[in-house]
Amino acid sequence: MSEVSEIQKRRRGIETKRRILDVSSALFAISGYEGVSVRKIAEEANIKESSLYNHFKNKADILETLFDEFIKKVPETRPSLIEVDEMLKIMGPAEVFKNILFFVGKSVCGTLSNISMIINNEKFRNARAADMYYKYLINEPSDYYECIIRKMIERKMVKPVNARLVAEQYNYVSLSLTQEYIMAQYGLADTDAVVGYMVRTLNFFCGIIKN
Amino acid sequence: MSEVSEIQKRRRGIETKRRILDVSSALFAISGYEGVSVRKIAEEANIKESSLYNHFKNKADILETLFDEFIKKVPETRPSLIEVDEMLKIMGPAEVFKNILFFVGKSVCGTLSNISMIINNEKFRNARAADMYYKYLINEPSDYYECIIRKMIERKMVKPVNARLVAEQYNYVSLSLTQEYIMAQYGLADTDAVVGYMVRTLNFFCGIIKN
DNA sequence: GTCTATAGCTAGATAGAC
DNA sequence: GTCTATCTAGCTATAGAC
Repeated sequence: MSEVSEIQKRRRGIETKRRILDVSSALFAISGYEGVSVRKIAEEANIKESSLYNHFKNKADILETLFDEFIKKVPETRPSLIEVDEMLKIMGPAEVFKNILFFVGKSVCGTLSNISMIINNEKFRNARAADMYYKYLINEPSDYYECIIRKMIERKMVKPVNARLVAEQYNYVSLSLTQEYIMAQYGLADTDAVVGYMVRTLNFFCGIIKN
Repeated sequence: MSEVSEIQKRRRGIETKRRILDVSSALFAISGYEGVSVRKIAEEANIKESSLYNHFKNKADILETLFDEFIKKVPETRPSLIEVDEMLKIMGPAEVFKNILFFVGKSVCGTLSNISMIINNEKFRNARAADMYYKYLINEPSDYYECIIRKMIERKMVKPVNARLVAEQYNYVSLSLTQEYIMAQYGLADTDAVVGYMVRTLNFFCGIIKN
């Protein structure tokens, strides 16, 4: 009897922790870390302020946990290179990139994309955010795109361009457009216009590398 | 006698107001609007908190004044189209863009570039910042680059590319790199690496449009 | 215009009952 | 783990003397 209630308590606790993280990521993304109070987070998570401190040491601990989560889950936001290999067998360059964009789009909503926003926003005042910006928003996606363009070059699907350079440039534009996409989700930009522009960008870069 | 001191007082007042604006722009840019207290601004400006309220209605009024200032001075940050016409007579495409980059670089330091950072940072939570982001950081610079590329096309200096598209893509990459440049100024990135990358970007886009 | 003093509020965080 | 109650520190902003 007492064991059951212990288990239930812990279960509820995990759910609460999850809720705090999800709520915090959304609030931090839109209002900035400094612009959000622990009070507000607790309110949105439907608990009292003091209860929050049972799950996290302090406000900064919430942010650290979100960053840890991002690092753990970011590889899932893109199709694996094995999946890309399969795509390359049956699709042209533009189609492959469109599929990747669609795949990324599905994960560009919810907690993970919020954290990506937070990293981009806090990179000027938080050393860890600055590190993560370069590692996970610049270098890693550029590596990914570079690898795919190299595969396309090997298969003679595209011109033998400087794969690294094209990948980096495409990633920089995508980064800005992803931000605009999130703005659109909060009514600060037009979603269709942003999505349309993402496709234009994709076609522009495919135009550059096409045979 | 009393007139002289009145004039001196007003002069000092203007200097103080200027100092408050410069200090605020630097603090807002690096710590975010919410991350900066009026206390901190006053301290950095070497006045007491209460004195600040003689120059500005409140904290938000400082931000509004900075935004007004940005709108007024932003045209000065790029060479005029008349100057560009002169350049086009004696330089190739890459040289022209390098000159513009150098010109912009000179103004990408100090209050004006700080405000550009603030706009980029607050665009998710401040409707006016969102407006200014699209108007002054996306559309206006894209118009400027588009116009220049069109001039180059007219003079048969480059291929008849889609000037608008190239201009927008170049601007998006430049926007991200400008942010990294500011990060470098605060020791969060490597200045030489960023500048080097700006030149690579410039050459990449000139490569796309070159005859 | 600048200051001292302070109002009035909200922030992050803790103690202890249940 | 959750709650009520409370602490201290920090915040924006104002009043009034000089």
